[in-house]
Amino acid sequence: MPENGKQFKPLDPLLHSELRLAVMSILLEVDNADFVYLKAETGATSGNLSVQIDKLQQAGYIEVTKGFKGKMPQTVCSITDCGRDAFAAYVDALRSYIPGR
Amino acid sequence: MPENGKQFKPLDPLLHSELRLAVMSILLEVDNADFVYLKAETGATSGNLSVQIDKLQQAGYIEVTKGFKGKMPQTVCSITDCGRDAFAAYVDALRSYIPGR
DNA sequence: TAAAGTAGTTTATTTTATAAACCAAATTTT
DNA sequence: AAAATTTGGTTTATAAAATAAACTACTTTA
Repeated sequence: MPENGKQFKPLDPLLHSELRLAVMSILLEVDNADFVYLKAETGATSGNLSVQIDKLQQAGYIEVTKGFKGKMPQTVCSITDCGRDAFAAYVDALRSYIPGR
Repeated sequence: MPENGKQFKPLDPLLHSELRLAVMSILLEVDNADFVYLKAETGATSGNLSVQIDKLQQAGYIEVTKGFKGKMPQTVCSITDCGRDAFAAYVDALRSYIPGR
């Protein structure tokens, strides 16, 4: 959407996704969360979650640390400052689509 | 996303689209709008707009009337009650993703 | 009357989202 | 102690969406 009447701000496609939005929403509130927790809270399948975490990481919106919890592998995610900013911008952009706000 | 911790409401995929959202946003405010106006306000290409208008109509969210303005074809759109409700529900669902709201 | 513009639609291409299948290691069952 | 199951994921395949490009039909302008 290149040129419009300026009333609509573009929506960051990286955040305009149900699952990625849910992941970001959680990470905004919890300091950090592991794969298992994110999966339970979002109800996503492992495959979908894995892919979307990758995209958020590649965008620099979250930080991902792979390690072990006891003997089991553990993927821990946390939001970055960049991610926080992007989320705020996304919410602000969303507002431009909602009359009376 | 079938089963989650209940914190996230599902986002109507028909509205969770930048262009469809923009079209709905306009139609919420103007009583009716034609293709040319919607195209100018959204900055969308004709093809994209045509397709998205179709989807909104098929969902019953908007009403589309094809006629003529002078000798030129004219496609006029207006929102339906169903569309109004769906938009409100979408906005409400969105809130569940935004901490502190 | 030829060229250019208007108002779209249709079709093709690219991108996304999602699911299904798989893998390695750990744990539990028999 | 095997065998089966579970855990915590990744990779690959498929379905759906968004977008752009090409086209149609008609009108206006030069």
